[in-house]
Amino acid sequence: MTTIRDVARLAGVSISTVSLALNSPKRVGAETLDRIQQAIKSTGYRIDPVAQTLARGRSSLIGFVSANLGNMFFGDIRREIEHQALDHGYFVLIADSSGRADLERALLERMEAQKIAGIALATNGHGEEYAAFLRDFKTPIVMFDQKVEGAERDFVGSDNPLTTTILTEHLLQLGHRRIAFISGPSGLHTADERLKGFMDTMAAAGVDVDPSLVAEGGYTRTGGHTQAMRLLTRRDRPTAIIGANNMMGLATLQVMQEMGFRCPEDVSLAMVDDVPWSNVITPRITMVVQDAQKLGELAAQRLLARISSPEAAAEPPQDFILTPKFVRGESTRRL
Amino acid sequence: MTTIRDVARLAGVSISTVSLALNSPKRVGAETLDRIQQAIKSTGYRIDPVAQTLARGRSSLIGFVSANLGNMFFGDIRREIEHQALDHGYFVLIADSSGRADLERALLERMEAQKIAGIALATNGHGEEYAAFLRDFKTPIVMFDQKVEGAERDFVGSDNPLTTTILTEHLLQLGHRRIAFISGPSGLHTADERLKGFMDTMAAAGVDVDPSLVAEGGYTRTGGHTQAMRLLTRRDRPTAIIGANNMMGLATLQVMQEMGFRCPEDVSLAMVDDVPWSNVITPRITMVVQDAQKLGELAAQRLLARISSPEAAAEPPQDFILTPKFVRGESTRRL
DNA sequence: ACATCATATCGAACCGGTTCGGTGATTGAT
DNA sequence: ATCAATCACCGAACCGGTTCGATATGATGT
Repeated sequence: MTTIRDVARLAGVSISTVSLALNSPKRVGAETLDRIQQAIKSTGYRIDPVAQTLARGRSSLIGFVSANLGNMFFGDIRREIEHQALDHGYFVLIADSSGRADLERALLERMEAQKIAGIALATNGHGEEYAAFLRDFKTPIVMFDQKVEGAERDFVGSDNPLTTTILTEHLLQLGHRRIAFISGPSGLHTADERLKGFMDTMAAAGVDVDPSLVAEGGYTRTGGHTQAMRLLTRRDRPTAIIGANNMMGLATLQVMQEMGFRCPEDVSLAMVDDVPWSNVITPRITMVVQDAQKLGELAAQRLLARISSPEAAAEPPQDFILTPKFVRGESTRRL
Repeated sequence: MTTIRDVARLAGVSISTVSLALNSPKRVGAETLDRIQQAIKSTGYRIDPVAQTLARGRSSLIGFVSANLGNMFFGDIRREIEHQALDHGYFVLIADSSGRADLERALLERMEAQKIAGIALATNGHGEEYAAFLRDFKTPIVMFDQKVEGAERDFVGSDNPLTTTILTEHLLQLGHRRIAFISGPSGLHTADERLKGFMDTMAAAGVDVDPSLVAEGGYTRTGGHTQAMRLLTRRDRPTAIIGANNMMGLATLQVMQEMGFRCPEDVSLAMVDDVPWSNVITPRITMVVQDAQKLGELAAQRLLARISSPEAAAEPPQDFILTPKFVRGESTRRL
């Protein structure tokens, strides 16, 4: 392994000059710079990122933490962030928090120990205590999808109340009144907002919500499965079900198929977020989709800016809210 | 930030003793050890992994490189590896090679510069030159899915010829003779083996293969789409199609739906590998599935063993071949 | 011609650990 | 009682960079 000292010796300069030449070439004399570059070529010198990290106190890694990388919504975001990170010379450290706030916290702290340059985080924590933790974290963080009030961090997400507002209005227009809602984990930002979008829209339309039709599916496949089972085995079952995310929506469809309900003839279904092969799923599900790619793009840009530019780092935290899109399928019918 | 020197000062010992206490506690006197541990508690000292990496020449990161993390086959493997890695104190550095061997090579080299402890690799390179590159790589590598002859590395994968042999025999038994095969990128290990499984089985059954029914779909969704389109618009179209992986299989189903073919009434379909929501896709596709979780588990175990135990590191490379499982769906019918 | 200032380069300290050779004290064998 | 081996611990070099204050040189202004 050739080091910066080898290069310095070969070029006949000091190691600090080589370091200078590497980091701010304009500050080195033209001829000297040339000799150094020659030396680098001929020795095949490659800078050691670990030593650099130790000396600088900051690595060229960025972290990506979310629950459920298996959900392609997060997968798409990850892809986009990784792509931009690599373009800027950063590697991506991935960790799946499995939706557990304590694990997430441990992961963030371990990443910080690695002197990670920045973190893109879809948090699972909430509450003032957690907000304080995030606020005081020294490493730049860009939060996406899940916002935490009081964290005072950049945030990139979607208009969550709107997602379910759109779906609810759609179902109301089709004549549905007994609409069930399978919600995400309460306390979680998107879950609360989506639930609120549903409740508010129902209220605005003057339709009473049967509380027993509002179920907590935890954003998971199994949670959705359980709740859909419960909802569909009732005597007075709903005429339509909204899944607050893709996993629970599809789990509901699965339950319908297992139990012999036809969709949308027997029960209508709508959900938030797409999945990769939804266009070969019968029926095509009516959904509201977030632009995951755009979201990842924005998060990555924001994070990289904060990391590399002191001005951007000084800016106050900012929210970027994307507008979700309605995609009508064939899983909802007029009553 | 408190360092090892602070701990040493507080405990009244030298820093090398603290280091000793941290790494091999048995080699330190009981009472001294106690004082050091007290000092660690009271200062809240956390070891700096970066400094450790620099000094040791090896980090606590392991790399995961594959094409297409979007394909949940790789996603499942990633999850498993990440899980085990975290348990053992390692973080996972993820990089998607997008199927490009040159990019993959650059990624591996960058990972090596990070002094990464080991790499789990689903390679996209092939040929003697690439095998030599992999063979001479100094960092431990466990290859999975894609094997490269001559790389002399541990390998964890499936019996690939068997995957398509099973599917082909299934279709033959149902009376199909004009069977089309949408293959992966030629040169790639799994692609070649799966194609071979098909060709050999057809030959063994004494059925001629129409070469124009064998198409190269590059393992991608778009590739599969294109080839399926081509195959299905022919006058003498096949009675059945095999997709050599999930993406191409589903793309074929999509084309059928777009073109108004019914599956399996008009054309039968079978594929290798599952996708997450296949049970809500109509028709349920007949497939041969690999045990991705088991595969990831084995790869992780092997890699971690090689990293942490000198004995394991010295063992000759070994192949672990899993047997894929046939899952009959409703996408194939008797002619 | 002299003070001023910018430019190019260097030396040394530093980042926070690991590791190895060595020292003094203790233990065990003879 | 003597010598060797073992044990507990220390000092210093090292991993490979960055950074800042210092120095020398040359250009600029008057």
